Amino acid sequence: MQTGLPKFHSIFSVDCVVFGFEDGVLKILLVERNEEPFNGWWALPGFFVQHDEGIDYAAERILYELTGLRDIYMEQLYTFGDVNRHPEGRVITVAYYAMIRLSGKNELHPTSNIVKKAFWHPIADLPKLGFDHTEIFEKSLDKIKRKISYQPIAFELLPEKFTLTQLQNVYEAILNKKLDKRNFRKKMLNYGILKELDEKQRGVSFRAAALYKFDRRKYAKLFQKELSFMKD
Amino acid sequence: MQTGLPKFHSIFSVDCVVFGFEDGVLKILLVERNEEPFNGWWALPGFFVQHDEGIDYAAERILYELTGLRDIYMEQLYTFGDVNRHPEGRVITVAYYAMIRLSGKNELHPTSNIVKKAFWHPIADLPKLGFDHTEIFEKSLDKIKRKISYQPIAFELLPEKFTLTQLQNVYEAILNKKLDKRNFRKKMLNYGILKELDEKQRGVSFRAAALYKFDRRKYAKLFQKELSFMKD
DNA sequence: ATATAGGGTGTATTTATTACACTAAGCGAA
DNA sequence: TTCGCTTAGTGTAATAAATACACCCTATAT
Repeated sequence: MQTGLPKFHSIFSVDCVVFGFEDGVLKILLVERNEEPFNGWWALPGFFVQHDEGIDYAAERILYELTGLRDIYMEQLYTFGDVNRHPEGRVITVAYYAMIRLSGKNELHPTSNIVKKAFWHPIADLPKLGFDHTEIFEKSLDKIKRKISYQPIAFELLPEKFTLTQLQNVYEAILNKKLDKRNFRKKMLNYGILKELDEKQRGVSFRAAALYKFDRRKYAKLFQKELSFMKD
Repeated sequence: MQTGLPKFHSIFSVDCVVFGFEDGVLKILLVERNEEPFNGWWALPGFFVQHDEGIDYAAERILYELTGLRDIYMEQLYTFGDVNRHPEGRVITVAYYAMIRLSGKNELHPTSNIVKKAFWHPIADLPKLGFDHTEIFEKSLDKIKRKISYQPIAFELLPEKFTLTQLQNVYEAILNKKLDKRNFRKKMLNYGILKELDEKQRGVSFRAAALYKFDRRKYAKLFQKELSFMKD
């Protein structure tokens, strides 16, 4: 084995930018580190990839170990490979971004002791993060800003049943700008990928809004792969 | 050094999909391998990243060693990390895509003996490639198909001075469909990012077309970062 | 001079995008 | 029960962008 392979080996890791939407605000998941380097600092959840696991699998495993989250939407973002990005040696990291429905009490249970805790933090005022994690976060935000305009990723942040206003709030939070309510609804409903339910919001102290769900089947049929959401 | 780093190390490599445009056809650069595995096969130019070099730098170095090409447009594409993608061991590869102006006699001079030769091959009928390189190529093509609609990458494939028809041919080759001549020209000129030169094509046996060049300065001014080319 | 091959041009139609403001419904408090 | 509050829900006109479409022009070669 490894006949022609070189002698210099390196280490690689995975880091995850996990987006959640709560209180009308876009948040990401941070951990408080419990190890050098950057012990006590906040950082993205991330760890080393094992020799015998694929990187996509590693991303899922690491996210689970550091936060208790699993089975969520996740895509590879970019690979960061500067020689000096890790203070203790050459570590190349493959960054992933992920999205999750935050339904009230999403408890975060790290099962690994390499972090003290995991918590959600609004993206608006992120603190300084360890490593090059601020750069990784910024790249992931750019990515979803673009992606939300041609792939139905906004739904990953919402509960199964949602109102049009909630959906609009997700778009506004990601694009970081206000959208016109009438135009937004007209456009969104025109795509024909939402199913209106015979059900209304409950427990609100004002007029209850109609609930919708994303119709994956219609989406797949109408647009082989993508559509052009929210051009600007 | 390497205090808290794990003991299992891995190997990573870089593979490049280099696009060129010649005879109205989109081509990529292949090498004929001179080493196991896949000795004698055709593959993308790629090799191992050194322990002390950044991956972007490694991509440039490897491309130069395997083809003699340098200083060309190059962007990271995606990282392929399946456990078994390399038959001789765990090798994670970071793929890059690149674009180059093919001006008549672009001679390819590998300076490394890990390849027998390098050559251009039309993307229309690519042969079977070693490793997972076919998958890497397909992903890169998807990427540039999307990217050409919002970033001025088509110009990277053309000489400094080009005609509108040549530009249209690049779009058609990448998008793999015919475009309307009048609409294409109207749209392209409207962006205001082309400078018409006081010069015409020479050496053609028919009416000479006007030459244009891409005006990077105007582009940067008008659109902070991008525009919306060729929506469909 | 004429044949050839690609260069270059305009308009009408359709579709998408934008801007914009009021009434409706449900709940809670008085 | 009424009133006030808060969010839901709705339409149209104007503008801009995308599309479909066919002929004459011009340089060269023969």
